[in-house]
Amino acid sequence: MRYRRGDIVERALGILDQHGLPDLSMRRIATELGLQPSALYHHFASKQELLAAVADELLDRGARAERDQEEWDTSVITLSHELRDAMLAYRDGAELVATVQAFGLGGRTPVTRLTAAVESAGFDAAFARAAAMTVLHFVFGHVSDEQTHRQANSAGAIDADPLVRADTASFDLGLSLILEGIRQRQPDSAKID
Amino acid sequence: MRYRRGDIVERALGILDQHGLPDLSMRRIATELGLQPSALYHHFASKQELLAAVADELLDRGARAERDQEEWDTSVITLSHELRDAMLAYRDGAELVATVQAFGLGGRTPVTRLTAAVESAGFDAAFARAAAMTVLHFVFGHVSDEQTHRQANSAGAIDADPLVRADTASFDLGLSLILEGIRQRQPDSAKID
DNA sequence: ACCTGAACACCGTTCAAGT
DNA sequence: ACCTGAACACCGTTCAAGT
Repeated sequence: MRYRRGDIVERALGILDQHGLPDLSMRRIATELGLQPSALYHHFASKQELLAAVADELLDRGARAERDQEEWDTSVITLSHELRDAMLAYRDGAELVATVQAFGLGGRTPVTRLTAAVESAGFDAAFARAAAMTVLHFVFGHVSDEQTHRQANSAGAIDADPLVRADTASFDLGLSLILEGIRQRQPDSAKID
Repeated sequence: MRYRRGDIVERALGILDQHGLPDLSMRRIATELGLQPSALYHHFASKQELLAAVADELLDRGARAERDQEEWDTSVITLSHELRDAMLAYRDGAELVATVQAFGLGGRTPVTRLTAAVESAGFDAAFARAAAMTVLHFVFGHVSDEQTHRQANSAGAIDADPLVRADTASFDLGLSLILEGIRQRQPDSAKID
């Protein structure tokens, strides 16, 4: 069989969701595709590069179309929830994204969109980027914790639904703290708009 | 030779700092101590447990003594900088702490101390914990980014000092956003104290 | 209590060679 | 362009046995 990058990423996402990040090895991906491990190196220079492509695809699948005419803070909230939902949609999704981030790889789409939302409130580019990174660090960290603790509790017979609701509440609370901090610095001229 | 847990953690910290997290293998630790790899399993049930002990030791070394009689926000700022400095003091320190966190392991000392600081401002325990986690996620994420980009730039002949200063400024900015968000929710009764 | 020796079941990556 | 086959240099973990 002959594959393209997209086919390999697709299969990797399947392994991730069904068996988790520890089982997402080059050899496992190759075997499931009926390939020799070395064949993957025709498509990706390294495992890190492959994982970055998988993480980007995972995040892309959670991204909705641009909705303009929104308040900047509504945009930030929406984008943050899209990121959270995208990572929660796949087993170990947050850990994968964190790993790719630690490599210094991964697409810049999330930070770009968050930065644009903050800039639309009238902030300069440097502040907007720092504020966007603060939101992003919170989102990645919170969702990572959520998935870690959900995995720990999935052994028992605990109903997951109340946990998800509690996680969502603390997610919204943490996010609102950062948003309020940003609002406090908003230039007066922009508040009128 | 006969070793105790502390000796093994000590040697692991040395390998981490000199060779980085990817080289921190059970076999490498054992070899450097003149042991068989299997000997380590007398002291630690798994590599994850060993890494958790290493991360806790790393964070402990950056912790100063309790200083009472401080404003709550000064305490949060000081604790955050101590955590940052502790992770920056060792190569791949932030990535190690993040890995241990993703296992659901690692000591609760940082979150406990941050929560106590926020509670001292008059907040209830649930809010204080959520606020402390928001700070913690920001600190871990920011320092992780710092170390990732510093490693990327250390190949070139760039002077690191201006970068460190810029990182510190954006760290302080992000932290101040969260603190301002917390202040906005402060109960009126507590503001007088 | 602490360690050895040997084994099991894996890894990521390279590279010449095939079609 | 895409893949095979074989090899290299590693992993974490288990377990009987030693002292």
